[in-house]
Formats: sequence, structure tokens, C-alpha cells
Amino acid sequence: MTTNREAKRAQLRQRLIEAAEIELREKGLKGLKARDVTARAGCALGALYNVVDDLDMLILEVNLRTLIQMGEALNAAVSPKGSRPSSGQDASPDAVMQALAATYTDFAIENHNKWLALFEHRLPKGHEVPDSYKQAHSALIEVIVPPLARLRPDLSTDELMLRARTTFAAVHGVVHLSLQAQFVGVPIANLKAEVKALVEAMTRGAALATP
Amino acid sequence: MTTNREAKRAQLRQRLIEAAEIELREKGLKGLKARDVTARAGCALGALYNVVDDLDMLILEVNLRTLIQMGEALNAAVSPKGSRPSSGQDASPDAVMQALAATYTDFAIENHNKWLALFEHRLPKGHEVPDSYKQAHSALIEVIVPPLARLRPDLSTDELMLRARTTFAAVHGVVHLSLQAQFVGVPIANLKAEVKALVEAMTRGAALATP
DNA sequence: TGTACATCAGTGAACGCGCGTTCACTGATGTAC
DNA sequence: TGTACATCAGTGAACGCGCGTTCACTGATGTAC
Repeated sequence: MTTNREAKRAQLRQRLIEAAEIELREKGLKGLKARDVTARAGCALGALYNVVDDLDMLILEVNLRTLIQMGEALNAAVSPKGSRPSSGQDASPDAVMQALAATYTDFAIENHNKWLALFEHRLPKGHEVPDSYKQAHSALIEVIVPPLARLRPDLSTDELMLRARTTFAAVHGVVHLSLQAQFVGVPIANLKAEVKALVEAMTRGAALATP
Repeated sequence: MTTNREAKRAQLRQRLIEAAEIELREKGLKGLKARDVTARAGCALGALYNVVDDLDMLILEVNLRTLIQMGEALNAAVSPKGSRPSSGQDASPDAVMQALAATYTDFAIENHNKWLALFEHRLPKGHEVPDSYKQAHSALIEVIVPPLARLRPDLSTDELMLRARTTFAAVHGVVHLSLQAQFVGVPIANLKAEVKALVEAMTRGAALATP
């Protein structure tokens, strides 16, 4: 039963990822240390390197989780749990866009450090971003496309993808500068209202462009 | 002439700030090292600490310069050099907003590392952000307020300040994710067009809200 | 089922490096008389 | 103006620390017969 060994390895790997996730949540990316992670996972420092190439790869793994969690949150916002399968199209596209933006804002607030790590972590040269990671990225954008497509039937698929990224990034920017607090950001107390106004402007402007 | 000594000190200080600026521009925030800066400034490592508390304080000084340069660029975009004093109000507010956003985008592209450092650098606890820094921040926002005020005469001064920050942050977000390249950003080739569309939507939406 | 051997996960002390900061020293620049 | 002394900018080797990563070792887990 060589599987037994593999299973244990995989188990330790999971424990390490979970430990890293908690450490990241509590201390932020800069505060994430190999020693703390292994201590929390209950194994020796060296064990980490039996199971993972690099500390960077471990972080990437945690980030992948965060991306997936974010995707789940956004999807839940688009199709709330109570809704029946056939009732997918009833909410107005403006409302859907607002729900997505609000969900993103909440997610960022509630998972501040983990969310920040998505943008702060940069791979050392030589490492390539894994496919699963890229897929999780696209999944996020694809949530925005359907409501946007209804607002802008004039746009091609490519243009929609592009505009979806722009919309995402605009909301992201407002949230990011606000939570950073040190720069020109909107005070957190006003954040949600301003994000709403932003999305309102964007969906309204879009509607105008489609007579 | 005790002034002579002071003058030399101030001179070295300037040389160090300039050296740090070049190092930052070339190698980015993470690549900025005390040894490289002093080598470039042509003084000994220790001299740095005669003239500045901290490496962090030196970075802050460089960031202040960057903020001021950015402010100058934005101001130049609002009132181009050829224009006479009395002709300040002729451009439409939409056009002014577009010019500001385009200028911000260009500035970010052309000064990538320095611009990034504005957002990446965080002071260690205990240090307080100096007033000059905060002033430079506000100066940026205040460039946006006049055109926005013309688009939204219904908003109070406070609301305008807030909306100006939101607008700034939205544009910033699109530029930031795009130049970061690794995340969900807009491809750089499409960046300027998308920023334009964003600002168009925001100014148009605003006009609608003011019947 | 039991024994001998091989493998490999797990260990944690030690390595190594990068780098900000200090500090004892020197020599030039200023001050006192 | 000249001399004796004090100050302080400037020097760069050495300190110190944090921390990712390695490595020789051990003991448990699996395999062969």
C-alpha cells in the first residue's frame, strides 16, 4: 500500500495550506513565515519542503483558494440560494452589477489580508503562474459578462470581456485605495455608497450608449 | 560660518534623494538598497544616517517628489501652457476629466516604478506620515474637483471631494491592474481606450443625474 | 506469519545571505583668543 | 593673522538579525522472500 504514504503526504500538504491561510489572514503577506506555518501545522520546519517546492508556491496555493472563495461569493450574489433554476434572468442587469460590486467590496473588507495578498504577491522570476490560477481569474471576469452583455448588446464578445475587466478594475481601485487608508482613498465609512454611485454611473452611461 | 556646514549637509541630502530616485526608477521599491544609493551619491554608507533618520524616510522623500511631479503633470493637463490666464474655463468639463485621466495613465506608464512605490511603500509603525505628504495628496484630488463641480452642481463641497476621490480611485484601479499584468487587468494595448470609456461613462452618468 | 532489508517521511540544528544600522575612528572645518 | 583646540561630517568594517533553505540523521512504513 504505497497509497498510504501518498495519502499522508497529501494530508500534510493540506494541513500546511490551511495553516498558511490562517497565518496569512492574521498577519498579512509580509508576516507569513515558514516557521510559523509549520508550527501551526504541527510539523517540523523541514517537512514543508518535502511537500512543496517553495514558500512562494505555498502562498500561490493559498491565493488560489482565495480566488475560488471570491468566485463562489460572486456567483452566490448573482444567483442567490433561494432562487429556482428557471428564475435566473429576473433581476435587472443593473441590480446584478450592483450586487456583484457590493459583494466584492464586502469580500475585500472581510478578508482583507488574504485579498491584499492576491495583489501583493509576485512570483520570483523563473516560476510560472499555474493554469489553475489563470482559470480562477477568468472565472471571476466571466461572472460579470452576462449582466454586462444585457446592458451592452452592441458590444462584441471580445469587447465585453474587456469592458468586464475595466469594470472590475474600477471597483477594485475604489476599494483598494479606500482600505489602504494611507493614500487618496475614500473613507471606509463612505466606501459602499461610493462604489454604488460608481456602478450606477457605469451602468447608466452604458444604457445611454445603447439607444 | 556655521552655515557652510549646514549647506553641505543639505547638499548631500539632496544628492542622496536624487540617487534614491534614480535607483527607485530603475530597480523598483524592493530593489532599493542603502548601499546602492550611497554608492550612486558618492558617499559612504554611514553618511546616509547623518542626513536622514531611516531608509524609509528617504523613500518617503522620493515619494513626495513623485507626488509633486504627478500634481504638476495633472495641473499642466488642466491648463495647458499655451492658454492665457483668462481662458481657463473654455474646455468642457468632460474634456478636462478625460485629459486628467489620460495624463494619469501616461504618468503611471512612464514612471512605473516610482508610481508603484507610492502605493507599495508602507511606513513601519511608529513613523507618522508628514504633513507635506498629506498636502501633496490633497492637491491631487483638488485638481479633479473643479471639472467635477461643473458636471455635478447638485453636489455639496464634501460630496464633491468624495466623488473626486472615487473617480480618481476608479481610474487608478484600471491602470493599476493593467500595469500589474499578472491579474485580471486590461491588456496594456487597450488600456487608454478603456480608461476613456470609463471616464465617459462616469461623466455621462453624472450629467444624467442632473436634469 | 516472520524476518531482513530498503525506502522515505519527518526532524530541527546549522547554513548562508542579504541588508539595515551602528560605531570607533579620521581629518577637515570652524571657533576662541 | 596665527595658533590651539573643539566640533562634527564622513568613513567603511563590523554587527546583528531575520529568515528561507539545506542536510545528515532517525525511525516508521513498506517490500521481498
